[in-house]
Amino acid sequence: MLQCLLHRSRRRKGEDIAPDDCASFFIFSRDQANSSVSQPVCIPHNEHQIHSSTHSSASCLQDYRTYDSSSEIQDYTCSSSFGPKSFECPSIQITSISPSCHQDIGTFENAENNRPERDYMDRPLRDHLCLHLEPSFREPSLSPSPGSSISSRSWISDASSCESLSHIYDDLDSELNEAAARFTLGSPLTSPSGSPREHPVEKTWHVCSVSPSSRQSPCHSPRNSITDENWLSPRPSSKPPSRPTSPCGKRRHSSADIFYSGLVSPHYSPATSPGPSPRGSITEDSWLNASPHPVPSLSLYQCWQETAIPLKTRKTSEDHSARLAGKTELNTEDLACLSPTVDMPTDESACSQHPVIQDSSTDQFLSVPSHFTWNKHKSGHTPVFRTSSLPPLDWALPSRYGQYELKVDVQPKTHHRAHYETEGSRGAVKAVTGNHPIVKLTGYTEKPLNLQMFIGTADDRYVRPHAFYQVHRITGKTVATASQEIVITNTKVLEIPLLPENNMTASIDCAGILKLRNSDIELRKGETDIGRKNTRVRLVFRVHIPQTSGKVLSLQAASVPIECSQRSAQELPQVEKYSINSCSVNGGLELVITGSNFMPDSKVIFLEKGQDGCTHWEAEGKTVFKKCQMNNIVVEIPAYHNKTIAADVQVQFYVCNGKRKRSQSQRFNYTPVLLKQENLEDGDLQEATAVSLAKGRGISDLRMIHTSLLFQDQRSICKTLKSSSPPGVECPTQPTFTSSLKHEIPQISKIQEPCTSSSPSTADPETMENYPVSIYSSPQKQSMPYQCFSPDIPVLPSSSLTAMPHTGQPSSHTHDCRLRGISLSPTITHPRQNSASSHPTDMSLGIKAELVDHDINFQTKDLEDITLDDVAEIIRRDMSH
DNA sequence: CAACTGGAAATATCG
DNA sequence: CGCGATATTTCCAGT
Repeated sequence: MLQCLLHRSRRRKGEDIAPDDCASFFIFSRDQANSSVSQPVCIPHNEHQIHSSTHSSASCLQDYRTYDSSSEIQDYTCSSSFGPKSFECPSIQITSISPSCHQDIGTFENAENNRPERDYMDRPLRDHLCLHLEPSFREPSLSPSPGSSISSRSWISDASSCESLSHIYDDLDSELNEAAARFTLGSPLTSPSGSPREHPVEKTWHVCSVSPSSRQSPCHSPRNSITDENWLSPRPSSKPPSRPTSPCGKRRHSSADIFYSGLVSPHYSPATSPGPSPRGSITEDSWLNASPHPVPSLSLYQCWQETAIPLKTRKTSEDHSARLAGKTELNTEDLACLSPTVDMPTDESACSQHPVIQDSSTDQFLSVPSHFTWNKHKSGHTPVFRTSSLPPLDWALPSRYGQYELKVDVQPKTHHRAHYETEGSRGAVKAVTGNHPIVKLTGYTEKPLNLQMFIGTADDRYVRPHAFYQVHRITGKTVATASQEIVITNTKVLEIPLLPENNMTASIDCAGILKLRNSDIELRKGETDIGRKNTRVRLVFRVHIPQTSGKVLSLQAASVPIECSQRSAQELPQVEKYSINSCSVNGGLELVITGSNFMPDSKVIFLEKGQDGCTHWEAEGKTVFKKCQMNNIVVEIPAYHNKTIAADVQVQFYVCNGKRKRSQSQRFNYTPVLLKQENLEDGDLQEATAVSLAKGRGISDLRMIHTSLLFQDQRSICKTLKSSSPPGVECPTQPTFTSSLKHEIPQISKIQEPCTSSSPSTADPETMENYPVSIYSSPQKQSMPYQCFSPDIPVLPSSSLTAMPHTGQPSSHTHDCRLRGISLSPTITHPRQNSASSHPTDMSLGIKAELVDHDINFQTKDLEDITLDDVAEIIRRDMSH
């Protein structure tokens, strides 16, 4: 076994060892026993560096600070940048990193099976320092995780949400050009995955300085991986306990409930987050202030200890030692974090010149998006970025922009049991068809591109990297798709080539899902999400398309939610979609819920919660048993308790199989009956809408009109639809309200969606279709042609519930999916370059009506609107600013 | 034998 | 603090 020595250095001359000053070292060792092992050891280099990851994404790999490696990490480490051969000798490369310009690639997998990727790894190296690790550094036997699992413990830094500041940097022509090249793959043959070769990129290993004394290498085994606890009280280790000790400061279950309810999200929602959120700007300051500055003499680890301790950990720090006693093995291994970074040639020159905007100390333990970020950048952000600044993974991006569209043509199965690090791989995510998910980029066929994939959240908020799951690269004979792993701010990202010869389509047969232990992640500083019952994920895909301007267009598409826990998959009811998402306060309409694990005694509970998260009202929908089937439940919507509401009231409902076997809550609206009885004619309705819009009324007006739309005589709507759309013709890309309406309200066309839109998907007309999808997917409006939609839904007119072919046919799904009803969807008509300037007056709603299936018998359940709420939400947010 | 899988025991957390 | 119900992790055995 090779050993690497840790090394730390200061980047800045004469400066004290502020956390950010610490040089970052990536230590990797090669475990010969395992052939594919190198133990990455990473210590935060410096804050700048850490931040840099977010600063520049394109050229700069976002870094992750600690990386617990199981065998996988090493994989990439070795092979990707250097190739296995280059690793004959374990080495540590010390790299001075341009603070602002490194996107950190954590690891590249060395997979033996990815020959084509070899070239990919041939990246210019620089400033490498090879060091040996001590034999004890890694215990091969303790590495249960065969795959490329990364121990959760290594994911100490919560960098996932770091916001890139690079977008504010000045352009550098050379940078742009070079960076642009980086996003494409040169020759598919030689570098299917975006070879560095084509990219003027350097991959370097960063060695985080570590206190050599007593850190256990996370690499040892998942169980031994370093956690914040370890940091707090490193001690010589003996043997890891058979089971992880329980983490301190865990959130309570009740919190989880709230979280899931969607009313309160500990994350990304500073406005609603009651508690301190490390990711929120709120805590940043406090952290900064509270954290003692590391003494110059302190090792980086020490620095980390001093400053990077999660609040909750600190609060219960007393417990740590006790727990650690039995839990960790501490030897010479230090925090392992392998993070090869890809540097642009221009990085040093260009990036180093960039002012370091973020406070390094903040960065050290708070890779937390600022409030600003949350509100302005998280979602609906322009997909156009400077080449030097790819969007952070937690930025919501549209799936379509102009001629380009990234789409999940074949969705994965809604259940996939993730594997733990202590387990072997559980294989790649499969599609319903038995094959694998397929992703396609349309509108671009010029050069090979890299398709990035990571595991994202599937809650009711925008898609972001999932803290408790990571993508796991699957290799083997059954895998035909080349791929490689990188790590971007704590998130493993799989890069898969999109080749013109394949019609820019990729079959995702190389992606499994790794589950990280809740206790590990929850202790991570800045982490506010809870793991308990947070078992749904999505596959998130991104592609960065170089533009002639030198900038890059980034698109993102996410899959349907995937339930990853064994138990949940077997027991919990899961709502995939439902027929209608609103009803008058009188109730009475039938709601068809499609999903899985529905039982004969399943109930549908409607409830309303207040700001405080408390349930104010609850009612059970009356099940229409005769219409229920295995994959769907039909209930009669209960009347709302207050019949006199003046505006829509948002409630929730969930399917319940028992006391705690509930599906995730779904959104539902109760609407006033005011306009309902008026039974407006098409013209009236349109006129009303037009007038309202023309007068620039607020959301409430829009909502009222929307309501009226929803409840007007359905036949009228049907008529309207027919008049505006030829039979059987859908025009997803053609935003139209009604022909007459368009004439009457020309303003609509001028409307622009606020960049702060929380519904990035709004840029994707196709996502505005059909039934409301489960709540966790709706906000993003990812294209969701539900493949799993049961073909045998008798309750609805056959035409309205079209079984989705589950063939691997790209692009067939979405179009096969008939659009029903009317859909008002905000569309992004122009990319917003300056999100901050958004203002209600600037924005407009591209309102369209997608009409399909004119022959459908328009029953209430067939009508639906899932977008206006989003519009309202968007505007509300924007106005609140 | 390694990679998957399915099942379930062991251990944790919640109320 | 104990207990039952749940949820999470780890193990085991069969393909």
